[in-house]
Amino acid sequence: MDYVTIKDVAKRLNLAVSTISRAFNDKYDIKKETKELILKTATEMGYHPNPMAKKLTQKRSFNIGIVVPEFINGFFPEVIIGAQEILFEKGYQVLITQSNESYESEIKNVKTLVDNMVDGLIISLSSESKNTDYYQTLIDKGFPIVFFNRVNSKLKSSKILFNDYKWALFATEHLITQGYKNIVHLEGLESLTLSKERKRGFIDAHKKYKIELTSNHFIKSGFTIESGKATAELMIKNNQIPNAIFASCDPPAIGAMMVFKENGYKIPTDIAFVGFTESKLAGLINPPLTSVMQPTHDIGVEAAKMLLDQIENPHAYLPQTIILNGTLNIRESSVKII
Amino acid sequence: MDYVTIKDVAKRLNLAVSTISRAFNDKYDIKKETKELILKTATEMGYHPNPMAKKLTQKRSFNIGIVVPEFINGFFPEVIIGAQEILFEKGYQVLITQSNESYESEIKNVKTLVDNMVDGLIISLSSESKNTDYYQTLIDKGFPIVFFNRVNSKLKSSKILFNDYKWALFATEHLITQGYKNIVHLEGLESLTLSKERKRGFIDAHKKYKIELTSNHFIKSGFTIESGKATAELMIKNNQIPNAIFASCDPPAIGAMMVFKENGYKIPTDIAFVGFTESKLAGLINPPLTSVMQPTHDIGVEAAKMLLDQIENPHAYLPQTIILNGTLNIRESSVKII
DNA sequence: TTGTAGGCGTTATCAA
DNA sequence: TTGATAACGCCTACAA
Repeated sequence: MDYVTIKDVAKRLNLAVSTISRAFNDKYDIKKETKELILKTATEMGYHPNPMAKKLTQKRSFNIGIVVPEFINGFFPEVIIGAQEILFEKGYQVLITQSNESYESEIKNVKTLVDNMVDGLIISLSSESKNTDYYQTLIDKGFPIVFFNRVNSKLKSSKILFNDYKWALFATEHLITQGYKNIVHLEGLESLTLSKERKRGFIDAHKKYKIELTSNHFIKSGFTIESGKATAELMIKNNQIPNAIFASCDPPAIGAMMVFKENGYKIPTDIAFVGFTESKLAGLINPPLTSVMQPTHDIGVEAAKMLLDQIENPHAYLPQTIILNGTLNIRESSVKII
Repeated sequence: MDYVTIKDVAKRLNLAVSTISRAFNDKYDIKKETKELILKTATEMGYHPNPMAKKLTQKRSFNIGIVVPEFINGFFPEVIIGAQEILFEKGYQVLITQSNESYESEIKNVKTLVDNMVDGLIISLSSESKNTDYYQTLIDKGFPIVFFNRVNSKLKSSKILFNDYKWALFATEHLITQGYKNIVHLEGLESLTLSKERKRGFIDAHKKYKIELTSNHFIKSGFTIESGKATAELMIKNNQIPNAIFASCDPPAIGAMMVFKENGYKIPTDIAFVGFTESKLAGLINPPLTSVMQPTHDIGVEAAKMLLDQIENPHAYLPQTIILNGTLNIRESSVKII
């Protein structure tokens, strides 16, 4: 790849490089005609400023990095699309990176992005990420970062959150008022704040209705369909079948539901299900799964807006937290016991 | 953000910058002790070579750009993960970009990536992309690019393809041998080679069994669930219900199936379904959808390998095409009419 | 084995 | 209004 440089254009027109540069950055004085001439011949020659050099001098890239733990499940892609809409509008380009739930590649990704001088970062932590020192250092240096969804409570930074506690409480309450009293919670990974919050909501709903909970009501599960299947198989093997299952997210709920169905259990009569973080699947499976829907698109939009705010007001900026609301989409998997 | 530079380290140690540089690029002669000293103090000082400057001199970034039209449907994410595995192994970082099926932002993405000096590109075209001049220019300049899935036949470049024709033929043949004779094809977007190939397979299967086709057997549909729903609603309204539907991809098949189910049609007795490019959904919906499964992970792996080959042998490189095979996953939605 | 100095493609300051 | 030139942070002949 041979690049046409500013020098080539300068030579061709018998002008100084600085004049060419001026033509491309209209903040300087330059005669209208020369500017037009430069722009014209420049495009003819296929010239186009080298962003690498630009970044080197300006320490600024107009690129935003987004780091997500995975993007198989629809949730993160939707958030990204929301963020992109805002960012593109403001002339920023988005570089997306996925860490595959690995702390190591997450940090690697972040470093690459920072090295490439992205102007800011939108991050959702991997399930492995416990050590957040690197992020804190970055934040302390004044690097613009917004975290969303998977955050770490220790981190002093801007965050876009979902009210996991509240909606987990609602979702559990829904099951209870539908007549399900023996409900098992499939817990998410402990390292994530959202798992703790959802668990807390589950517990407080039981407190509210004065229903006792024992350790048997909690099963640690991942966030994959497979983990849900494994859990269900174990339940059936041990013959410990609850009235209902409230899962920390949709995939394990779906996995468990599949296994119970295969084993002849009727849903929701024999066992009811409620998931969390609605995936497209929820409405399509049989029976359709009741689930808490998060405003994915808006999460992206708000994260992007907050980040831009931070970039544009580097000094006056204080960490903020925005908490968004969702919806409980009630479907067949959790209707009333007749 | 203040960066520690090579000069800071040089000053601190009373050495020349070139010596510091050498310590970080072990291809030069340098005394072992000095090197160790440099590396030690450098990390202490938090120094770390500025990739921007490095790129500027070396014209090389060890970054690979991936451009996909969307990543809501699972297909592209899986491909990306496959590619990342290979690329990470070889020390490359991956920058992902999605064009949201828009030609304009696709080109914008590609340009940003090229400007950022990615060493190569893995691309799947958006459904809008008809004009491929920009890509051809890039290829002619010797820029390493591998296309996959959504390609343009005019483009003289390396490609990873799926044998759409063959598997569309198989899939259609499966429907025919199961007893379905009046099959409607939900066509994909015309601009894509894969749509044409799948249609061709559909047609040739009919030829093989000497079944006549009329224009009524073809309905242009998109690749969304919504488009499938709309199509089904129209069919029901016009009371033109075929024995079976072969869709160019899963989402329209799923959408159509949902509408037919809601309207009391029994699947597959009243109407059977076969999809293409298996999404996770296929096996989870009711009834499970027969679909052609593509080796998503391998597509990514092969694309990455081919790209690396191209990067490492810039001169001796000739455009190649690899065609991968799939599987027809036969499920309930298309079983034999009894 | 280490140092000097020019160059990568820009921008920005100072002169002209 | 334009030109010359020093940065930006690094690499790499070439010299020492």
